[in-house]
Formats: sequence, C-alpha cells, structure tokens
Amino acid sequence: MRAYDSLRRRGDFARVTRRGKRYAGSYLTCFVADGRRQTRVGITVGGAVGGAVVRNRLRRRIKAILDRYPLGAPPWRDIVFIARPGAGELRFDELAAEVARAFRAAP
RNA sequence: GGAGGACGCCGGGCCGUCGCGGCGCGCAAGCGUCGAGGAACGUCCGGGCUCCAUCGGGCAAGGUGCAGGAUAACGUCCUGUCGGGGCAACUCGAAGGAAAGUGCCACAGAAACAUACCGCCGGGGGCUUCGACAAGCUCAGCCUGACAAAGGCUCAGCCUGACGAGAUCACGGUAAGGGUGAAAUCGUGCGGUAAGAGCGCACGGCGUUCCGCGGAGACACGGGCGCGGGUAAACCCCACCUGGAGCAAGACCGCUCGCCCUUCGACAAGCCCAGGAUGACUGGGUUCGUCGAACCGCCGGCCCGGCGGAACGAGCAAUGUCGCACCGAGGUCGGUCGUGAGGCCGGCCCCAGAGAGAUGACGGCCACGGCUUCUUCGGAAGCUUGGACAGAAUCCGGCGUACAGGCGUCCUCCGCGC
RNA sequence: AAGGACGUAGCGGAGCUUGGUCACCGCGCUCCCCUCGGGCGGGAGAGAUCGCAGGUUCGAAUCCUGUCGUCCUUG
Repeated sequence: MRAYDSLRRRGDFARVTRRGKRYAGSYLTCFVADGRRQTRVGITVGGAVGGAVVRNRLRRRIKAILDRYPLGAPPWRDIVFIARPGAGELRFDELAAEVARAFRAAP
C-alpha cells in the first residue's frame, strides 16, 4: 500500500481545484485542500500532453516522486496535480524539482 | 565489386536495491510466482461469444466481382490465368456485362451516335455560256451561168436538233480525303469501283453464348463467323453473399414505481337465480374451453402471410456475483502431406489483466551506435544526458498505418579476375 | 463499443448533387485617387499543393480507395 489513496471521483477533483490553494509551475500545477482521515492524490494529464505512453509514464513518475514525501501521516490533505504540455519531455530529476517547488510553496 | 528484387526476423542482454498490480501460501510480518506489442494503434473487414427475432415468399438496402484452392469466416491469403510495367529477378491491377435499356461526352469540330458540312461520283431537270457538228432561214461576197432562173463555194447572223464541256438545282451513292478532338467506324498495302467501302485478298489487331483440341477452371492454340466509339470507381443488368444488435452484449441477486390482463357473436359443458311441479323445458346471469369477427400488440427496413392478448416496461445505482482471464480456430518444438496458403500427427508449456485501470526510480557489467586520442591498421583506451514507433480493457483471424538501428536466406542484371 | 460531420487564399464561407476555362463571395492585404493628414469612400491588383497519397476518366475540388487531422452524438 502506498501512503496515500487515489482521488477518483469527478466531484472530488472539482472541489479541490475550486476550493484548494493553487501553486503553479511551468510544467505542473498543484492544488491543495484540506482532507480527512487520509491524504488523497489525483493526477490529471490531458491529451494535449502527449500520447498514451507519455501520459502514463508521466503519471507513474509523479507517483514515484511522491513516495519520497511523508504523506502517510497528518496533516491530511487532498492534492491534485495537473500536467501541462511539455511535462512529458522532462527528465526525472527535473520533474522532481518541479514537485519540490510546489511543495515548498505549500508546506 | 556495383546496382537491384523477393522473403523472413530482432526491436538490446544479464545482475542487484526500493516501489506497483494479479494469483498462491501464511494469523501476521512476509515469501513465492507471473506481469504489454509487432504493431497492444487506427477501428477498415471477417468470425467466436451473448441477447433479441427466427415458418415461408416477395420487394428494398448494402457488399463482393478472373479461375481454382486455403480457412470458422473474410473484402484476407496462396497457386495460377489475362492485362500493364521492368533487360531481368520480379512487380502492379475493384480484372463480369457497353448488340437489355437510360444518361453523359465540356471546348473544338460537318458530325460525339446514329449522322453527312465540304469534297468525290452517278443518272436527271431546267439555265445560259462555250466548243465542234447537222438541218433550216436571212444577208453579203465569189464562181458556173447570161448582170435572169437555178446551182455551187465561203463568211456572218438567227433559230432548231442531238452531243460534249461549264456552272447551277434537287435526288441518289459514298465514307477514301479535309481538319478538330482524349476519342471519328480496325491499321497498312494491293485489287476492285462511276466514286468508294472488309467489298475481296495478304499481313496484323479486336470480338465471339460457334466448332475442334489441351486444361479442374480462368484461359490458350487452330478453324469458322463477325468488325457502328467511350464511360458501368454514371444509373443499371447478371452472379454470389448478408436477420438485428453489441461484453456499457448479457445472466443472477437487491430496492422503488408504472402499466396491463379487451369487446361482440356462435357452440358445448358446469354453477347460480327466476318461472314451471322438486321433473322436462324456458328465460337471465356467470366461469372455463373452442371457433369467428373487431380492436390492440409483436414479428426491429417494408409488404404478403404468421403469432399473441399475456406479461412486461421504467427508474435507483460510487453496484454485489458471474461473463472475465480463460485448454483456446492457444503457444512452441519436431515429424509428415502439399508448389503454396495451410492440413494432419506427436512431445512440451499454461503465458498480463482490472476498483478510471498495475511496469516507475537508481546502480553495475556486456553488446550496438557516436565522439576524441593512440595505432604495429588487426585494433586499443577514454567519454557518452545516443537508442525508434508506441501501452492491453470481451477474445481471435486479417488489412492498413507508424517505426532508431540491425541481422539472415535466396534470386536478377552489369563490370572485373581466374 | 457504435455512429456522424468537416478539411478550399491570412480569416470566415460557397462551388461537390449532375466531373469540363487550375475555382466564386465577404473581411483582410498591396498600390493609386480623394484629404493638410488619417478614417470613410472610389479605382486597380496580388494572394490557392482545394488536408495528404494513389486510382478511375480524355479531363477530378467534385467519383472511388487508403491515410492524416479536427469536431460532434449515443450508452
């Protein structure tokens, strides 16, 4: 089990992106809202980012990066990442830096 | 050595650490095991499977279109035929029918489908001109005669006749020539003819539902017969094929709601009520059955025809179990039959999978590529942020498309050497 | 999974049914006139692989096949 659960329903995504705090990078946008009982994460990669292979790999890499953060303990949050075009061409460490920038802005 | 053709294949490998999904074991921690592709893609065809319809006929709609074969099936594949391309290996082709009918063929051209503008030819009609001829009349000249009559000769004019030529008119014949066009009635030559024409002949081309021969057949060869365009990826004709939907199919379970079970007549039976006498019988009512009619519904393109009058229909879903992760038109190896696509037999293997959906990060070594340096030209060392197209969601068979780099086999042509 | 529409000049559209001058319209663009200058107005002009590749035809934007892209519908 990962330290966080997945955000699945459309309504949850809408709530986080509308009510949560927004931290925008050049390739990733991150929304953070208060959660309960567990931290949940959703990752949105639109069709404009690339083909299925690119979108899948990008999502997996973000999940691998999140494994480095202590999300299995409070405070519980609901987090949504939205990838923008060009994110699929980043190397892994560049992507990790993008995530780190977003999390520095949202402690 | 160079140029080219066909077919098949790979899509980096091994090891380790952390992380993810399924399954199995375990009380648990955890352990074991498996875990994307040749195209998983596009969704262009064909099937398996599931539900609905299913008795037949007709029409419509769609598709396919050389032959034989392969296959569960196909619009796929194989072998061949014909036609186009290539010196060749080989390759490409929606490759039935245009004397069943309809439509269209711009511009140009006489004319684009059944015709004839110019031209050529024939026999005619009238016309007038010309030519030579004949007859007649008139005038003139000359000769004989006598300055007469008469006769003869020459020239001119008029008229008539028949002939030839010319132009013209309509009729008929013709399709060689003209010149346009993508395309003009099969091409060239000779004969032939009034002029011409496949009208005849020779060679060639095309068609053929005729005959012979070869072949399983497409078709080929020989003969006979015929020779008025094109377009069917225009309508169409012919032959063959196709029931409809789709795994969000569908099955089971849960909850809620809606709606329906018709009318008339005849016959037979039962029951009830009234009259009659408690019986026979008569009248009424009702239930079930059969038949007929009406109405309604179904038959999922329509009609004929058929079936039925009972069950169904709709909604609620973060949807439970199954379908569903597979013993399968399965993979692989070998044998065998076949030119081949493939068939058959045997051994081995079990090989992703669901809850919106599991593969990512890092390190080491090797192979390949690139760059730099060295070199005894064999190679060696170092560096490397180089490695395509692309991700299963019901499953198969094809087709089509994308793809860094690389490998193998066979064949053709050209050049050189032996 | 099933089905449908579209692609034509810088932009928005017509032409496709029934093939025939390499294609029309509006806005925009260039030049000229008008004005002191600009706009408006008037005149002239340029600009097109008809998404791409094949095929049918004498001839294709139009017909056929394949392919690429965009958008939409149903559950």
